[in-house]
Amino acid sequence: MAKGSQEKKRCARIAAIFKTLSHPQRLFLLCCLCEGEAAVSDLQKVCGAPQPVISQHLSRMRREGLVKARRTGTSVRYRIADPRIPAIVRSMEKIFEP
Amino acid sequence: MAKGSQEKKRCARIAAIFKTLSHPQRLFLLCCLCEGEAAVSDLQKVCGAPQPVISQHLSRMRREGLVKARRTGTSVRYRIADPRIPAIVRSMEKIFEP
DNA sequence: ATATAATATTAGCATATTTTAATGTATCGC
DNA sequence: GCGATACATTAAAATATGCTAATATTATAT
Repeated sequence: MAKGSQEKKRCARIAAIFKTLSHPQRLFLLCCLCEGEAAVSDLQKVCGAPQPVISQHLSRMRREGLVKARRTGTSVRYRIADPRIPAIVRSMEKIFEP
Repeated sequence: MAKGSQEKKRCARIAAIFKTLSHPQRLFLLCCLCEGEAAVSDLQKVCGAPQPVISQHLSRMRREGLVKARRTGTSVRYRIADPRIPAIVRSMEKIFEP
């Protein structure tokens, strides 16, 4: 395999995750989950977007391994998939604060 | 101002930067620069993309404050804008390695 | 079994991003 | 100045993303 190809693959993988983080509403949802587990309806209230949009965002973040979900009766509660995620967002804020 | 609005603005700002990081080639270029300053022609060699594409990517990363540039004669050398950036990429790799 | 509440999925349209190709600018050596 | 090298910009075509609206699923309660 060509030199640097391995590195390019890693970048493609990470870039895909950055892309998932690159939507303001999606990142806001993730930040909400950084403060604890929440149901879709809770997120809908603070986010203020239509329910299908929230579901689509959450679904995508789950596919990418950023969040996890579990059912509780009729509602579904989401949470951060890895405890190291909040620190990354905070680091970004520190570096790029206005 | 409405509650959470401040937080939403921060998310929008950071999301814009994540978007800039969300392109495989762009992230690869940034990773190359993590190992030291490089001219556009150097990056073109390792990246293998057409020159205008490289320039567009670098231009965008410069606008977003991710990299800086300086002329050296007829060539332009780029470098990482903040020393904390490499650590973020490495953290992401650790969390999301296959 | 039916109704209701909560969440998920899908398709189609609108918009944004990426790529390609052509052209423009700046610096150096002659 | 002229040519050559290195890089930047632009416009238009191709592609990907996000939103809306409608519909489907899942679980609970009566």
